[in-house]
Amino acid sequence: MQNATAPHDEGAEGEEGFVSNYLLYLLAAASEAASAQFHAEVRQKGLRVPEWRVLAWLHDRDGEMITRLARISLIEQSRLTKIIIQMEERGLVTRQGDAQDRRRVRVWLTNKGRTLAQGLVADARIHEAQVLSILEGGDGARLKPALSALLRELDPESRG
Amino acid sequence: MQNATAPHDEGAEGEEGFVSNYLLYLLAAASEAASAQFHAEVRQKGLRVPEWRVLAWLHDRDGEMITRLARISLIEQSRLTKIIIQMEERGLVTRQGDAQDRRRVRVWLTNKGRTLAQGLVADARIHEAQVLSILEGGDGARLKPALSALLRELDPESRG
DNA sequence: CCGATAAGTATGAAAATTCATATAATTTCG
DNA sequence: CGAAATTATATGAATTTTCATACTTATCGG
Repeated sequence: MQNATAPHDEGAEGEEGFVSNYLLYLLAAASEAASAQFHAEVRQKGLRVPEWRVLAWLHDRDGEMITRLARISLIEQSRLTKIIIQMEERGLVTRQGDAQDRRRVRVWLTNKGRTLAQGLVADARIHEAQVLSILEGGDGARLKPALSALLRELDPESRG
Repeated sequence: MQNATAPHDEGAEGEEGFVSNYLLYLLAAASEAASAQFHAEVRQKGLRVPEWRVLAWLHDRDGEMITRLARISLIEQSRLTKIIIQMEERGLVTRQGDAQDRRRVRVWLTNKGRTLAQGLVADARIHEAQVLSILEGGDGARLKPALSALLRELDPESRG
């Protein structure tokens, strides 16, 4: 039935349309599609996605300050402040003012937070391998390098 | 000064950490970074990003129903309903019940909406070319095909 | 050293998004 | 056929997120 009321066809026959091959769409859609399953797992463990991102970064490097953690975790600063406070209340992290620069607040994993983070990182590795296995052959091997390069060029500060 | 209170280093020296080479992070971060500039442009023209996505899809194919438009535009259904109502109030689209299946609501661009969409699509093409030019050489050529393939495998329904 | 500017974080109101569910129409199939 | 299940959209309350800005501490220029 899906062709019964075939909506108006903009372009010619073979035309695929703009969006479905538009880089920004492909990036957003691929990100969503690739993440959906794992993010569902994250939520089942009682975390929101931004919280998982914070845990993952702290797993890599503990004691980051709020602003930088926000930048690398793709979270707006004032929101991260709120999230960190909630995570502290749940016993996942602690906040400590930086002695050198008392404007800064550094965030550290608690043991509980670290255990959770380690478990999730392990899951994430497994899930990542599954997703990458989809692309075995052709383009798979170059996807991560290409994304890294793009990121490096577009947002030099993000790592560095 | 950034090393004065060098945060605890989790891994070994050469170790880059988990997240910065994690596929789901690279996808999300690259998507954000690549989109940031253009999305700012969109907002300057008085649209939110989801509204732009809807316009772009309708530009390609007018008269989509709400549910499908939501799926392909990466917007949750009840939210899209609200957005479409607002866009209708702004004179960008019109809604029409489908005669064949009266549960469905199909969305059509108005002339105003179409003009806006065409302008934005033109801008998007230019911006996309700029972003892709960053990757000239190496990996650039295969990025879009790789993302398409990933998408196709992960979410077969989204097109087709 | 002082005033001005900048950097880092927090806060609250406003806006948005999500979630569960209501409502309505269609399809399935015994 | 007709009850049950399914599909499509809308709605409202609750939660999340954004935005502007306050507040504190640090840095810079003279």
